[in-house]
Amino acid sequence: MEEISDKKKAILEATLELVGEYGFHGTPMSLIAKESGVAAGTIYHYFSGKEELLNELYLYIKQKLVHYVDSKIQDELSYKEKFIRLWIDLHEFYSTHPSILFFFEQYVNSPYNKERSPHHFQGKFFQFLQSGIEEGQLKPVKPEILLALFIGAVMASSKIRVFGSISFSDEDLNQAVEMLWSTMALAKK
Amino acid sequence: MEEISDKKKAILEATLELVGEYGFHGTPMSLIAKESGVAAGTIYHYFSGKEELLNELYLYIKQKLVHYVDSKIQDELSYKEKFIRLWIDLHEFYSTHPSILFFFEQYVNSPYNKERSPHHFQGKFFQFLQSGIEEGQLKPVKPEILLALFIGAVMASSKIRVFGSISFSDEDLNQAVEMLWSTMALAKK
DNA sequence: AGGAACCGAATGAACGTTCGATTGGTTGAT
DNA sequence: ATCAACCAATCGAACGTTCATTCGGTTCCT
Repeated sequence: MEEISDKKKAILEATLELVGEYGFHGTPMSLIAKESGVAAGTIYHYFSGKEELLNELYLYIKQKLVHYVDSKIQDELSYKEKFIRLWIDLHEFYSTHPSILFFFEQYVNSPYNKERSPHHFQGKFFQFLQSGIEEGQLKPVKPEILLALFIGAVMASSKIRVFGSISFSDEDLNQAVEMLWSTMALAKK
Repeated sequence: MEEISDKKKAILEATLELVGEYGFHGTPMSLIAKESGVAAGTIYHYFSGKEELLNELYLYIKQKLVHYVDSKIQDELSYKEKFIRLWIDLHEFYSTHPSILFFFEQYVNSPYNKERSPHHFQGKFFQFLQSGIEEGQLKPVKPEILLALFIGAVMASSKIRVFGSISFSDEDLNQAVEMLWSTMALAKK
């Protein structure tokens, strides 16, 4: 893992919370400084400006998420079990970290986002779906289609859960993933 | 339909394009004024401020979308056909109106959004899914689950298509909807 | 005439960034 | 061991710019 100084981490962490709550506007550098217990000038010791701060925050969190996903995939489970676990855990991750959910959604759809591609493309995640096709576990369609179905359901259900006051029970979620699995899995002959 | 003056419509339309391209920041009132061929002061004749302008723009576009969806549902088609058409058309709508896609995603996840609920809840759309359950066309699960699967796939695939340089063929999309339908539909006994 | 629509320069506040000063720790020569 | 030199880290007041908003005036329509 990278060696990030405490101050730097505090700045990133504070920015995440603030942007999640107040949006990109609504969070001036002065607020970030106050909230992270740092002087305004100090931020510029670690980041060249607000834009770089936001970009680094994005990378910082994306890395966290990628590690999280990777750790879930390494298990000694069947493909289906990994599939289910991955979906449930991803949903859980976003639902319990709403500020990450908001930050991501705001960042990805903003001009700050240089790569202009959803973060879910990278890492072993997309690869996991691709290998599922190759191994004959998933239907042989464009992997991006599977990605859209899978991640779309994760994001949408997380948002519904966090935004709205609807609560999903474990059973609800299991129903959802099982349905997803049956949509995407290649039926056994 | 509302009677919206030409100037007002021009302001809304310009704001949509600019926010879609430059984000909420990045689009000062002065730019909106220039782009819509109106003096800065004039904007304040129609809107009390930037916030109200953004809020009205959201309502304005949501209404467009709701009308669009409603018009698709009224057809003399079977439930399944409506389901398919609706998904395809929604995908098409977002894919061919990227500025609407961006604006929505930015707005919904920003503090401007008072209602704090995805816009897809309203209108006949959610109702369409609910009635599908009641009529025995769709599986009897929480309608929000069906919504998440359905709209999640629409949004995610639109984003992949618009952001990334991946192009989906008609066949790709049909595969996706058919897959969705087969999971969500109640199997005939 | 009178009011609504419209204009755009002027205003003032908010904000990102800069900078000169201060602290703290490390190095290396004495 | 001591201290001088040095640099990174930190501070926060001050600066300059950007931007939303205002307002006094002009045009257009009735």
